[in-house]
Amino acid sequence: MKVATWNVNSLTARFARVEAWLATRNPDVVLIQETKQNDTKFPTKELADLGYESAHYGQGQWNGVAILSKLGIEDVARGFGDDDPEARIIAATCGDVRVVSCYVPNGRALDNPHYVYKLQWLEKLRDLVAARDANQSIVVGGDFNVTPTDFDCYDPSLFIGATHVSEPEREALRALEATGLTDLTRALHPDEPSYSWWDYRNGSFHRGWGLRIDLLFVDEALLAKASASYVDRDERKGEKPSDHAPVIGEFSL
DNA sequence: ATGTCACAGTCCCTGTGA
Repeated sequence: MKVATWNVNSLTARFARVEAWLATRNPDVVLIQETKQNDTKFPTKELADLGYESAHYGQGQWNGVAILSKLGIEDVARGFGDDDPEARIIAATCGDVRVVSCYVPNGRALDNPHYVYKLQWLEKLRDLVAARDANQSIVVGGDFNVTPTDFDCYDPSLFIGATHVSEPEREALRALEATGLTDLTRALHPDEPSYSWWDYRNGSFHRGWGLRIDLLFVDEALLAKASASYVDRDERKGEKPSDHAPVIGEFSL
């Protein structure tokens, strides 16, 4: 089973690339973030033509998350079931695995109300994951907008006092892991930076100025079956790329 | 360290968010 997570930064603007990528990489399950579409605009039929069932939770101009699957898609849950107006989380069961696609709030700045929203959002995610069916494997993936450690940041000295590196954010990721999950990329590649995002500005990609903020957390059963994890850096190159590259995990089920 | 991109509306430029 091949599972990918990809913040596409507008599925409208990116669909030609997404289609080509699906045909080339042929993932079984894809967690998408930032579709920036409402549900009527989401390309359900075009994805079906490529062999994918899909579920989308959109809100229009901003946010929007989806799950694509060749293994079936059941028991879809959109949002946390509270009054959060932002479309940032969708879950579904694909084959025998529970799959959660997350677009964690950016936070903007440590003194911004959006940072408080980010930490509260991560707490709700932890609670949702902690309440899962322990007999079912789970993948919790997406754009977390947090670097787990300084090693996941190209130059921590430039991020002092900024979001994406603060201790409360990192503690929130550790609390998520404490429910029994492991950061797949870091488990398989402890010594490779494996950045997944590069700012569009400053030629950041070519200078290697990246962050690892797109993560796949898996339970112990899936970790034991994990055979590969990699970043598809080619998707950050060429015409009209997203600022994020897909992160892929492979499992021998 | 801000050299970009995408969005919506005020529409062929500007403010906002990332």
